[in-house]
Amino acid sequence: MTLHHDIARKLADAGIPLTSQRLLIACELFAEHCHLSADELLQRVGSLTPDISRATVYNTLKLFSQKGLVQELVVENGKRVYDSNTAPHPHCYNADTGELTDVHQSLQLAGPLPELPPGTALERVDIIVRVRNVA
Amino acid sequence: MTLHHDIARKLADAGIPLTSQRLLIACELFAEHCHLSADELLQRVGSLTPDISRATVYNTLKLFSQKGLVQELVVENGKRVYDSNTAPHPHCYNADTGELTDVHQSLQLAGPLPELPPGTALERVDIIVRVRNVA
DNA sequence: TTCAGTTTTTAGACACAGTCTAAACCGGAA
DNA sequence: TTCCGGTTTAGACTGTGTCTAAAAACTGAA
Ligand SMILES: [Mn+2]
Ligand SMILES: [Mn+2]
Ligand SMILES: [Zn+2]
Ligand SMILES: [Zn+2]
Repeated sequence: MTLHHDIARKLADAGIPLTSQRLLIACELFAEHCHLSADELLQRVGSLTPDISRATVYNTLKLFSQKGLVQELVVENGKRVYDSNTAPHPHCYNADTGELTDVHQSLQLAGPLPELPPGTALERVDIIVRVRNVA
Repeated sequence: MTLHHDIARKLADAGIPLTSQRLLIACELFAEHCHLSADELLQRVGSLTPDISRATVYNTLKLFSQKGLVQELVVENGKRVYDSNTAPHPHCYNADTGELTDVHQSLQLAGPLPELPPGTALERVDIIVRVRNVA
């Protein structure tokens, strides 16, 4: 109940008109901190009724990302992942399992950022701790 | 001349039998520090004679990566990039142009690494400075 | 309520990077 | 020469994401 209202307000604040599809997708994304690919999300909402089309899931995720509601991550090829936590935080990626988890300790960079190429502005700094299963 | 000999030795040291295709690909990769996708590399060697098949380019890049001769990077979806510099070093990614450059200043992490998930070992830490063109 | 104009959703075709397979090819040893 | 393992190859195939054009759902004015 309140969850739906919170999410509706969240979308409104971002200037996104509310639709039933967007509400369902947002519910899945914001119920808990998660890292979901478009197809994983599609599968989740697909088990609900009525189904939401694939195009809408992709469009909505891109829209949410552009409006700053989710963070788009790319850590392995052929899969884009959306992070419902938009605060800057490092990630841990298991190259064997593909599992992507948060690093709750804040990894700061020592020293200043490098000089950026001329004509560019900083967007963010991605830090990914890559691990492998021990043999 | 010596370049070919240097590269031949490099492959031999890594335990990779020499073939004409591997030599051509390695020449393109190791002549200068570069970040190449499989298709970019395919295009380069494709302008030579004789052509090298797409499958061989993909197989060879994966082999070189497994043997530690190049570093596989993923910063945007739908394109894997191979870095001929295997030393750990941060990168700068322009999200507007797709350009990937090296950060020559070494960005160290302040403080210790986080505790890794049980049963895993550190592979490496990727640091990517994402920038955008200013309007 | 009607109706026109706009936005959103949708199915399906499409593009593209990467993988897989099975056959051809090659080079060295017997 | 023949044999045999490793290598290369064309082409089919997969999976993720994009595009398009039409249907559907809104919106606001008449
Ligand atoms: Mn369903
Ligand atoms: Mn050619
Ligand atoms: Zn996260
Ligand atoms: Zn580099």
